[in-house]
Amino acid sequence: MSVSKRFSLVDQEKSDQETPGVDRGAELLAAATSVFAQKGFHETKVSDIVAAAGVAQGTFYLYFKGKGDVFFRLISGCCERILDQMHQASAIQQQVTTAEEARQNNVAFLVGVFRMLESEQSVLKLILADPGGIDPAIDKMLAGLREILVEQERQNLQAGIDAGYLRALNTTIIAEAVVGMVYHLSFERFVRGRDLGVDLEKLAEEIVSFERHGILKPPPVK
Amino acid sequence: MSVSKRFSLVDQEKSDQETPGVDRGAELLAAATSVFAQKGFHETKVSDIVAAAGVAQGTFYLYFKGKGDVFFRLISGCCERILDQMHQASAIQQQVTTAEEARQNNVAFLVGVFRMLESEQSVLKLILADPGGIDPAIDKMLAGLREILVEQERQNLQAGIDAGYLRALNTTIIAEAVVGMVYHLSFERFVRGRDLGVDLEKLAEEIVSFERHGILKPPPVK
Amino acid sequence: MSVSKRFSLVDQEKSDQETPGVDRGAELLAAATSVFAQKGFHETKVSDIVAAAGVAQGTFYLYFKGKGDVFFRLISGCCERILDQMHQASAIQQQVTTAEEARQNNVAFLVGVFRMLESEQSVLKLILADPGGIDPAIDKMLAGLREILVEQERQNLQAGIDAGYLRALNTTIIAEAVVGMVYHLSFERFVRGRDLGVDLEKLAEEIVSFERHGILKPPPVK
Amino acid sequence: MSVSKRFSLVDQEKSDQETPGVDRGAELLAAATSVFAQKGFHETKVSDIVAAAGVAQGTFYLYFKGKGDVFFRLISGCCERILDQMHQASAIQQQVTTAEEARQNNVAFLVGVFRMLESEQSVLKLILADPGGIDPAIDKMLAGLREILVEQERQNLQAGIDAGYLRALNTTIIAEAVVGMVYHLSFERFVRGRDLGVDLEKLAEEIVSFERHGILKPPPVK
DNA sequence: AATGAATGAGTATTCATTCAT
DNA sequence: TATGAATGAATACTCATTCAT
Repeated sequence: MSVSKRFSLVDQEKSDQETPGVDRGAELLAAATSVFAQKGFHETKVSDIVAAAGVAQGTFYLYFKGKGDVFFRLISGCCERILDQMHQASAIQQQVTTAEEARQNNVAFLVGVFRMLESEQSVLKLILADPGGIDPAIDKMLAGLREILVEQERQNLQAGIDAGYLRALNTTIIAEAVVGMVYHLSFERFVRGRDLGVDLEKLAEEIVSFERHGILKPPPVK
Repeated sequence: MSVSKRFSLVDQEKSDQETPGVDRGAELLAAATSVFAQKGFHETKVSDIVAAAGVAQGTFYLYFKGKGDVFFRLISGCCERILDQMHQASAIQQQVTTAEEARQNNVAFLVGVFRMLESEQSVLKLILADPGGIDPAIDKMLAGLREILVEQERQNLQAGIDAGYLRALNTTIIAEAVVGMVYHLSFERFVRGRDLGVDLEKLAEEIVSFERHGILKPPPVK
Repeated sequence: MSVSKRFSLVDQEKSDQETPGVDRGAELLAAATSVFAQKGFHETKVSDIVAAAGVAQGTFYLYFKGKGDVFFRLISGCCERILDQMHQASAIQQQVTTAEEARQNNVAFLVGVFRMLESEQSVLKLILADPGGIDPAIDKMLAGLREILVEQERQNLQAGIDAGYLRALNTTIIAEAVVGMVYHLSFERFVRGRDLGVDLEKLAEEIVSFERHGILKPPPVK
Repeated sequence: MSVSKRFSLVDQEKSDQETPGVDRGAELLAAATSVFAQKGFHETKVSDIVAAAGVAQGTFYLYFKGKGDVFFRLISGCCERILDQMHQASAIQQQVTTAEEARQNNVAFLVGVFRMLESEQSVLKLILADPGGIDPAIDKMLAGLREILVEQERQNLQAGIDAGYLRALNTTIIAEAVVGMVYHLSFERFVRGRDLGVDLEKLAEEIVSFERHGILKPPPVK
């Protein structure tokens, strides 16, 4: 079968036979994401998921080991995508030199992060409102994600200090603080759905501005 | 208990039959706090709580409507204490005039907040890792608490802008950001137990400094 | 309570308060025995047992860890009783001297064994038709029981050989053979309910006679 | 198999597309025997059997009505072979005249039985540890097999009594006893794998000797 | 004949809550 | 008040069987 397929130049399978266009596993994962986002882990029954996916109970267990398994795959998939995007975005950030460039880059980076989180809305809800205790592996993964983000921010800060354009601050604390801000604002915006009166770009600019200059009015320059 | 009873010459309590002065409700609430903090809401069984309190299963229902009820009272009690402390602390903050006084006040306020949160550690865990979906009333309460804190911060910022010592910033966003920072750092410190390398005072100073001046090195003053 | 009870000379509890005459655990065990005997382990549902006992599903789990647990207790209880009875019966057997006494003792012992097994009918069915694979602990216990019985028989045979009234035979094999006979006849009689046309005493006599003299007609004594 | 195909000059099978001469049904039955012997009926999943046979789940149902069906065919096949062998063996037994010939014949017969059971080891396990309750038809068949064996033994005994070389014994009981011995020893040897310290011939001789003379030392012949 | 994805009935077990004592 | 035995609704998961391809 696969041989004949390999050498045939035409008639490339109409519908791939085995899977006539549908991927039950993906369907179930999508259904699960939606239901989990609506009801949370504990209130979600496997029967809810299969009902949403339009398949029988048993089908679920062909693709997942159990309720915890779907949840784990959901979270881990999202975490991976977040880290991927993060790496891509920060790769760009490294190549700047001037302060204004840095600012613009910060803004662009933050906008990128926000856009990505926006696209992960439903899983984000589950990640940020991490109940804990569902699966130690999930807790570890989320803690790991947070640590990576914080550490990346810390290194950025340290690089700025070394480069001389950031003041001597406690990078550990400030990195945590910055990540805290972003987590919180993302939660408000994407999970609770509050738009905070501005679009994503303006939001990012305001955050970056705050991060860079603080809240005090600058002393009048003569 | 039995000792004091044996040797007491007078009838100390009207009803010293079963409860010689102890408040079963408070005992149960304390036991519940401890167990919830350890295992989270869903993993905690009513049987765990009564076992920790040393009473019978049925006794629990003499003091609480159910598992959700204890949890609610736990959270709401803590929220009330937080708001109380917050009000007391901010009352003081209003009476300052100079910028340096304001800074010191901010630090003192934040230290006060941290100390209080420290004393609420066990419940804080439950509040910050808001599971959601347990009880709409709890969600509303926690959302309300957050809103109050944000609104207070927003008003403070607005007052600073009006008074002329804060720059024109989006108070809505920055208030959220500030609360996010504090939430996150509190979570790291009190729930996850990371000391971040500094004591509470230093932590507060670093935060306030960041909040006020941002991360950029100030331009050299001539 | 226990104090007042200890010292009160009269009014010894009408119905012992806590347990007004009923022992749910025992009731459930009895119900389980009956249902298991009828349907076997795998065909017996916990719901059958609780229905037979007239209690709710949950009640079952107050007294047993699960379906396997009741079964184990059933079997192990019966095994213990069998061994107890066996020990008592064989204690008597040791004290004989003449061959005829030995014969009578053998018969009496066998009758005792049969009577006991008769009283354990329902569990016997489960023991003899040991499905295996339900619980390794049960398999081990039943294997152990069989080994004890065989070993006891083997020692009896050896004693007879040493004493000179038994011929030199392979005690290991014959002990197994004897236990096999008894197992099989017990199964036929008590599990399958065939009376084999004789009462228990006659059955025992026939067995003992066979065991002692075999099937051959003795050579005519001149 | 594949060898014969490779070198065959003619088209041996009409449909050598998928099944080049193999009997899927037999393959499945063999696989089932192996798995059932290892795990027992209830612990064996159809998926285990098809995995062992290397075919798809659905293929199983082309050859068997269901899980119970394979089991039944397994047992019934074995029972038939046992009865066949039994008949052949006993046919020979009928033609003897002297007592010593009879003894030798008994031994030879028993050895034959043991050898056959040895070759049926895996199914024997399932037959002897008759779970009961799987399928009434199986229970009936096994009961029938046992009855046939017992009845045959009973007739042998009766013939011996009639011929005058066996003493007057209760043929019903002794036949059961003898079958019980053989069942039990076969179980120990072939199912539990204990060799009892002797080879099959010696085992048979010991059994026959016991059966004929019992355990008592014969009175000294003058 | 062969496949294997899909099915869904069947069941053990948990645990919040009640209530007679 | 306090007890704790009893309740039973609720649910995850298994696996024999089917059937479209």
